Amino acid sequence: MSRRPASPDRDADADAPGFELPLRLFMAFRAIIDETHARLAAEGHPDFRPMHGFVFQAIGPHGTTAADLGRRLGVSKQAAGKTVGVLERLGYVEVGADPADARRKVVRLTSRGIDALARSARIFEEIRTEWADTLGTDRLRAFEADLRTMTPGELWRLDVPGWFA
Amino acid sequence: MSRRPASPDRDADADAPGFELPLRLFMAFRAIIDETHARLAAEGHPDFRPMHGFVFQAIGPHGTTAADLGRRLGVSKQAAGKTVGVLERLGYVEVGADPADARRKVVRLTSRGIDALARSARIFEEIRTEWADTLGTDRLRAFEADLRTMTPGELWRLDVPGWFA
DNA sequence: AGAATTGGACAACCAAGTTGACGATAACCG
DNA sequence: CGGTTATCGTCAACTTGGTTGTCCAATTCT
Repeated sequence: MSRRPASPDRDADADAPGFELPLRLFMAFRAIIDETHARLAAEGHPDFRPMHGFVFQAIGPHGTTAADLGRRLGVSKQAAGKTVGVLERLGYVEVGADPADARRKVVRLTSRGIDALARSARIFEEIRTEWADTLGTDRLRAFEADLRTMTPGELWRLDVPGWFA
Repeated sequence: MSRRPASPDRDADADAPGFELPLRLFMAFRAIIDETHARLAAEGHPDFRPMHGFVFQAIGPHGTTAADLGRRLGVSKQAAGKTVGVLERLGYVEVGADPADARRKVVRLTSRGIDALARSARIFEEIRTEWADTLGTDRLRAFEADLRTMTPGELWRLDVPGWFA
């Protein structure tokens, strides 16, 4: 992957190995997620896992079913059902019957789930503000614009779980 | 996480939800990795998985042992040993005795492993060139500089496996 | 020499996915 | 209307990639 495979003392401006770009993208993503969940843990949500944010987003404010959740997350309905079971045991979601369709069971966020979602939204904004403080607002805007250029897809493709396989 | 949680028709320039930044970072990372492995598969390495790149990098050109590999990757020596077993069965690494220490078994890349590594390096460079074609060289340089600013850590922290847990 | 550390392997387990099957309910349509 | 088809939830068995704990052999430390 690199012409200088094991020297940690490389100059950052010199010829970087080709995998620096994806690796740094991942490091940045991970840094934000880790920081978010550290703060969430300090605010009363120690069991909130990185994946849960995606699931909460996919559930949405009106609730869904396990099968639909699976479609949105890009996993099987069985896997989605298991995840719902975990989140239910953690008190983040509740499952109720659908009066209009006896097959469906509607998954909804509990007030605790909504609290976690609101806090994570606030924390994400805080972290973005910290990025703006470090880079400058215009640099951050340009950075985000470039990022959108290179990832033209829908932001709402939430099929993140199950990746890395 | 958002004031407009389920509307896919949002304007990209309007008030983005706070999680857009981390999500786009991840999408960009994933796009590069997926593209890399699609091309690798087309060039004779269909079994090469995203995680293997990190492992190969951690093995390095001189080889390592399973225990050391585990330390570099941030996983247990047992997990590293299992991964070595998988890569050995795929023909990417070979395990030999260490004449200087009868406990150690040295893991080395085979020629096939080196081939995969060289190809992935070339593909990463190609993709970076495509980014430069799209964004312009100066924008890409600025983008990478900002990325380094926000991820000051060592590039060589390869403890990516086992994350997302 | 004897004690402490290290490397590798085995077992049992866990978490989060997968596929396949199945019964109950709903929707489609001739 | 009724039969076929599709969907929802669930169960079971399996896969992958981790974990911890235990153990022995080999090396290193004092």
